[in-house]
Amino acid sequence: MSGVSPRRSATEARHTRSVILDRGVEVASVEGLEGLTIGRLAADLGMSKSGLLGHFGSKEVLQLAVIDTAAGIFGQEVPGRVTGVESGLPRLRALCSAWVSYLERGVFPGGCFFTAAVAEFDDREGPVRDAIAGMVAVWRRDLMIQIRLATSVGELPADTDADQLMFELYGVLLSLNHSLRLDRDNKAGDRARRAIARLLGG
Amino acid sequence: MSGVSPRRSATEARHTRSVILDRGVEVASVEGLEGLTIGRLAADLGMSKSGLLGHFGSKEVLQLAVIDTAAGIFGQEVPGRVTGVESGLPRLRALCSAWVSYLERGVFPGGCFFTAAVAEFDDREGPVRDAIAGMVAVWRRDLMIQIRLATSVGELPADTDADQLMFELYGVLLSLNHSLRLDRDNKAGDRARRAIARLLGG
DNA sequence: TTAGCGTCCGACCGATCGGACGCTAAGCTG
DNA sequence: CAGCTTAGCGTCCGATCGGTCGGACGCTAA
Repeated sequence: MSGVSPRRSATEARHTRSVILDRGVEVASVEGLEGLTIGRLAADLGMSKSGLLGHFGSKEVLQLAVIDTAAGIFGQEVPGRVTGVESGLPRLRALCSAWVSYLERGVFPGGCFFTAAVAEFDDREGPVRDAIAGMVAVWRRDLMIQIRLATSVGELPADTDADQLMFELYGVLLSLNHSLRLDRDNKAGDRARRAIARLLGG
Repeated sequence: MSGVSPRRSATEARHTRSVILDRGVEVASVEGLEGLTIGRLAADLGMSKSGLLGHFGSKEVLQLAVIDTAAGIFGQEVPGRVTGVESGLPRLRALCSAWVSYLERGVFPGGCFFTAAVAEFDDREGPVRDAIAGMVAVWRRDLMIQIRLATSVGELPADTDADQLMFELYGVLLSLNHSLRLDRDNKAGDRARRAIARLLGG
């Protein structure tokens, strides 16, 4: 029943590492990045603590690698699903739609990985908080680019306040995550779509 | 340097209990309800673990008492600030305004206590999650009552979808908390006020 | 064939966790 | 005064935390 077959080659080591990270992302999205403990994760994968820690060296490095893996999954499940959509408002709409879908599908078993990570680390300092903040900043920048583009070509009103729109769009998605996780409200997705449609001139 | 004077009367015991809870709320809003540990909290207050635990019996009971205390503070800092405001839209506006102010003033050192608690416990089960969900439900019900009232007397459009409005209002406040905690963005309060004004027919 | 490297394990470390237990000492009641 | 209640303390416990260390094993290059 071991999740990791006991091979020892270098290529299999890379595989082991990715297995650790995939499972680590799942656990961290539910238990939090601090609740992700080395011993439990190792037992979960049928390996020893030291064998697991050998790939990273410290819990903090593991956390940073998990954040990176989660960012990769997010990038693949949200912006990765709208490749080919033309820039500006169509792309902005598609990104938001994929964002809603990502939460509805429950890509991470504990809801939005980064929302949970922000809530956990926003009061701390250090590389982990910086990494989380960086990922959020990148994603918001992607959206801001489309907002500004859509505004500049007239797809959104010329007096659109990009920061204000970003603030409100983000709120809709935070509210969606909140409703899905706390209330298990399956009508929340439709509400989010309605709110987005209104914000983007639906 | 002890935070709790070593008196032994029953009335002072109640005082000790409230000192524990006040500090517990502060710690929990930053470190989380699970990160609130009995030993550290006791050392923080200059008392022993067993002396502290004697007031509650278990960590879970302490967590529930902390949640209750936090709810009391919220009730005093948000709805408690709008007593006397007439029902309907004026009261709804005042509640939202107080809600924004509560986040801007940083009533809890770690941001909104309940937002953090929801993020931490939304995937678990048990009395702690239930207590958090209950507090959020009560607060939303308070707002919903004002939304429905405002709609029925024509202060809001007759076709107002109360659940939809609630969803979007909550999103604005979640986005505000997010911006304040992660970005330390002091312009977020104004953005929240603008968004609320638009939602409530500013 | 063998030396070296990298992966992984088992054992172990000090620290800290939640919690149990018995005790002291002070206030209340008779 | 005696006797009961109880706030709070000191000590101890098993479990678990992150992390270290030596060694076993297999692959690869010489």
